[in-house]
Amino acid sequence: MKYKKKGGDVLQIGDNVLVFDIETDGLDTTTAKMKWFGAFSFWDNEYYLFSGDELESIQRLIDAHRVVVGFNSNDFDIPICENNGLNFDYKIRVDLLKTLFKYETRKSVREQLIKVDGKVLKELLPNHKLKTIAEVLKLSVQKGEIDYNIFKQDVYTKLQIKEILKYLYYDVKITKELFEYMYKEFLPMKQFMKPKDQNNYNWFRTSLGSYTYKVICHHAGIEEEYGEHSGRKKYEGGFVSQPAKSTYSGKIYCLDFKSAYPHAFMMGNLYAHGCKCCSDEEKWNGNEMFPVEGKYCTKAPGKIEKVIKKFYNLRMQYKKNKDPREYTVKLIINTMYGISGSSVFTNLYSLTTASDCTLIVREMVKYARRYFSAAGYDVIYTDTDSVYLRDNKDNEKELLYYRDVIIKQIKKNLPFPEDTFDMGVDARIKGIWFFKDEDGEFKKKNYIYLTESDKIEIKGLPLIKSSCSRISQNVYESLKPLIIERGNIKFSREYIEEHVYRLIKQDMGLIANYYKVKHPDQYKSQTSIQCQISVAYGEGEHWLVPNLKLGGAGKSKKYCSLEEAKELCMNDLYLDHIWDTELSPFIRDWQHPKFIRRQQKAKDAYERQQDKIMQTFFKSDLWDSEAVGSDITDEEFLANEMDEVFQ
DNA sequence: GCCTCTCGCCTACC
DNA sequence: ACAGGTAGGCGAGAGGC
Repeated sequence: MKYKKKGGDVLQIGDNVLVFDIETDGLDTTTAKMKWFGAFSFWDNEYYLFSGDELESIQRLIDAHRVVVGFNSNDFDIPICENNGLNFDYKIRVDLLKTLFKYETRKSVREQLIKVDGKVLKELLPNHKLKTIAEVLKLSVQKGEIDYNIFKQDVYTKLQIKEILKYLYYDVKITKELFEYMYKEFLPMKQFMKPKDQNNYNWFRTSLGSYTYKVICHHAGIEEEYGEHSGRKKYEGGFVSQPAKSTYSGKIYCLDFKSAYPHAFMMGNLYAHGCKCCSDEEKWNGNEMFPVEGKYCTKAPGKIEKVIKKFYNLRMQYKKNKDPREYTVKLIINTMYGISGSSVFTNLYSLTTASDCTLIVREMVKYARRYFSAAGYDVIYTDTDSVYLRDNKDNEKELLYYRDVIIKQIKKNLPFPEDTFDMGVDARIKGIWFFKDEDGEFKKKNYIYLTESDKIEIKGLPLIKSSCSRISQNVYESLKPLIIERGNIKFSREYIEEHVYRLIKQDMGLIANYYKVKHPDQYKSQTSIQCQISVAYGEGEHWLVPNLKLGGAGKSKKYCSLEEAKELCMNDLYLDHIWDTELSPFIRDWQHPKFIRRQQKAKDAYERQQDKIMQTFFKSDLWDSEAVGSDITDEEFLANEMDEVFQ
């Protein structure tokens, strides 16, 4: 053993867990030689550092522990250790990287559960290097730097050994701290699992879908069986309405059905489709309001529904007591709908259940739309479980009265109405704006609103996407106070232009877009822009300047690095995206260039047609015949033309 | 060459 | 292998004219 050191402050987890890391002479797991082995034991609170040839001592250390924890250890460290003669059989293997992020599918596993300063870890991580994660989570140690060639040597000087041990020690320490951090984050999830899952760290390392499946099966007393991942059968999801106008002001409310999907499951008894306690005729097969496809037990709430109800009430209680476990329970409830549509989770999977759930909520929202509309409200927009409407009467009491009637009517049409089912006021709004696409239609899932307490909310716009240029973000930041002051989001193009050109002059790099790309091998389409970027600039995150002149990716519109962009002049820059996409929502009277082009085309076609008519007219001797004088008006004709063009 | 369409890919909304 | 669908948007490539 090269080194042993007390661990200092340590999280008391009451388990013999070994956090470890190795240093190798290469990255190929089949050929790499383990040169150094470092570990921290939660059993005796000690750090251990070994050179790679001390196999017996290392094995003794491993054998003394039940759980081994590493970073990317399942795919890297453990295979190499095993190839070098170590044995990890029967160890519970916790891989911190795999717990956060699944590399094969580039899917977050638990990143979305960890929040730092109100932001989800998923959005804060440009890559999944241990160093980056340590920085974002503000762990006490940062990963050191070392020239990896040092690990290719066989003989070391004293100084080199000192350097290596220090490096290895810090790596182990970061891994240990990351484990402690995640342990604290996920611990609330432990208690809802069965003892075996608690014991083998399934509460820590499973995906959220698996976690929910295990918890529900355990609590409902059903078998935990798994099926094939059937080539994803699709069914209809939420209903999204198309906005009718570009802007609304006045007394606007955003109402939403509370826990709509869980309540649809409970009130429709949608998991109780296989019961034998009632005949087919006795089962609920829907009605005019909710024409469901399945047949559901009407005698008693099913066992899964009972579990949902139990967790729903538990969440209310936790919420009242400000208990952090609230979020775990919320997670379980909300994930249930997702897994009901995935065949992997055999005993909760039912396409009928999932699609009847979405059907019920679609019909709820449509009913609310119709009802509010009939009661004299302007229904502005709806998405899945929310309703935006304008109250022209300025009478909240009356509005809430109609809300109550709607809830009552919905409950009347479902076999197991729940008292907790309700519609809440999610936001009070002074003004809301929608935007047109290239066909002149108002877009869904894209809008801005200003609340009564002067908060600006932006939904879906390119401005809030991660790829958005810094320049647009900066311009928006300077517009913000004016928007609040004026209660309007629209500005003249000239006004915004001033900001844009001033900023470009300061720093051309501000127009760059953000890209996060996979390894080229992971792309099906080698010609996709993402793959091109990866080939030219490498896997990972890049800020790339769109331009017409140079760069390693793109054909007509090219992308170059910030470094390469130094050779560009103003005329080379591609600014259309900034104007037509990122900032267009804030420009008064803005129209999509494609829309303008098409309109022009329609107009040209109309004029050509007119010429033709005139020619026929003059050529013919039917000067006063009706055949020439068209019986449709110019406006109608233009409308027909436009239809044709838009079709 | 321009236009339109499909598809892969990414990200946001719920 | 290890939740779901809905929607906007970009850009490459194919095919029509």
